[in-house]
Amino acid sequence: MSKLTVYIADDQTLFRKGMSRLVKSFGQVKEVKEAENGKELLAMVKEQQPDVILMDLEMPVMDGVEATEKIIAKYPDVKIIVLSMHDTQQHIFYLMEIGAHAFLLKNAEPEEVKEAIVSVIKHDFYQNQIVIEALRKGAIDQRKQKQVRPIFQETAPLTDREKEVLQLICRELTMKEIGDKLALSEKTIQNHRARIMVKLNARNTVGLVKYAYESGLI
Amino acid sequence: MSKLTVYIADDQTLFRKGMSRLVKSFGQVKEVKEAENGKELLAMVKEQQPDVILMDLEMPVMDGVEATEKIIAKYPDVKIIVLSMHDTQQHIFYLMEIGAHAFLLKNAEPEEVKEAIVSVIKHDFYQNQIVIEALRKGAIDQRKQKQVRPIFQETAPLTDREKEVLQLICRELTMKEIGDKLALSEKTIQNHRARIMVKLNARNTVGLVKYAYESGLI
DNA sequence: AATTTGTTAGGTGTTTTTACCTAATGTCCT
DNA sequence: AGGACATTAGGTAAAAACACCTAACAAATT
Repeated sequence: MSKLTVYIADDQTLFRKGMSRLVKSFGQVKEVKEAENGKELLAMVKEQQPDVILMDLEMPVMDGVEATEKIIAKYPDVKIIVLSMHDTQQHIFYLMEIGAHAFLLKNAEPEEVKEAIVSVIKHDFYQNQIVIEALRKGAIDQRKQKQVRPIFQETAPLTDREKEVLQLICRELTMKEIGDKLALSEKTIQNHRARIMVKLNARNTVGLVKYAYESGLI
Repeated sequence: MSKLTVYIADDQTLFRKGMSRLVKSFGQVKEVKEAENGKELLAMVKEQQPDVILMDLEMPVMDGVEATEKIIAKYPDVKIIVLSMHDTQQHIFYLMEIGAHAFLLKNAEPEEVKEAIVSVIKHDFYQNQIVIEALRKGAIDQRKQKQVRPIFQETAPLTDREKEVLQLICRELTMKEIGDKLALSEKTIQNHRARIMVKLNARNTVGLVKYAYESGLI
């Protein structure tokens, strides 16, 4: 394996510099460059394509998800290792789907980063426990979606006002707070809520939030 | 100035290791040790007092605020440089009040960390723009209201039982129904629910369902 | 041996939701 | 002109959620 070029994208300077030193200490690495957001990274990749990118997700201007999508579309040979703080399975699954090559938590060991770099170059992918979990969960979710394809045609659609109220409910506001926000009586909001519940055949708040998610309202 | 001992407390392994390398590259530093939370740090300090601690705020088990308070009370000679992601002035002011010696953002330059270390050893304090701003703001706020001790402890993940209860909540069951289903008291379920709400920082049912969706629990 | 953590369960009281009513507007449609 | 519907608002009352406690017990950890 010839010596590698690695780019690091992260908004925290100290993390970036620290990672930079770590990566430079890996024998296989020839050059390391840094970007502090997705946009900057994209400009750098346009100039010169690295072998591997260590990509943070939380970044201003352009986040890691958007940057990953764009880079994979334009430069399919660049391997992307996503670094994240949290392991929300949904996100991991999404990133894997759009073609990220590895997924590491920020509290991984430096050794694991090294392994991941070697693996994405050699095998195009680095599989660890986090990824396996996410794929399993994702596969189950997909299967569920196919099975439980609900029919919404019968349910009366929500009116604009009702949608508005439902959205505010989904922001964890009480009826009173929503009334204040919309300059309406608390009673009116309660009334709207009751109608929504009937229309959606919901037993309680949970049913409302679930509908909002599944209908794409939030 | 004789050679210094520096401890680094941060829950993210990669950040910690990277910082460790950075700090070791500073000429004045002799020894660097790492802790992954406040509790571990406290144990290490008890064994041997360092000259300087680089302290992250967001940590599980014991956060940086609590650790700073305890260390300053017991070991007044140890200098503490707080590293944080966000520059919420109230928090900075609070930390300065309890005796932290410097406050840096995680997107500071490595050079600034070096300067801060030198300064806290020499002058007991490192003053930068962030601190000046916070002191100014804090002085104003103090007259308005009492200071509140900020909490940076990361939300503990849900236990198995809590996950189980949350999943049943997301099936639109009431606490009573969940109690019957699991052969437990309704009170116990209410108790679980309350704990979950605290952990997830939810105001009501909505917050629970949203977490369940976003974490892939449903 | 002592401490912490998870799980269980209860008490007490307030707030919010939920159910089931009535009823006054205004708009749109046929 | 009359009817259907959306929007507003109110009353009453029960059910559920939410807050803030105490406390016991087992398992794991220090």
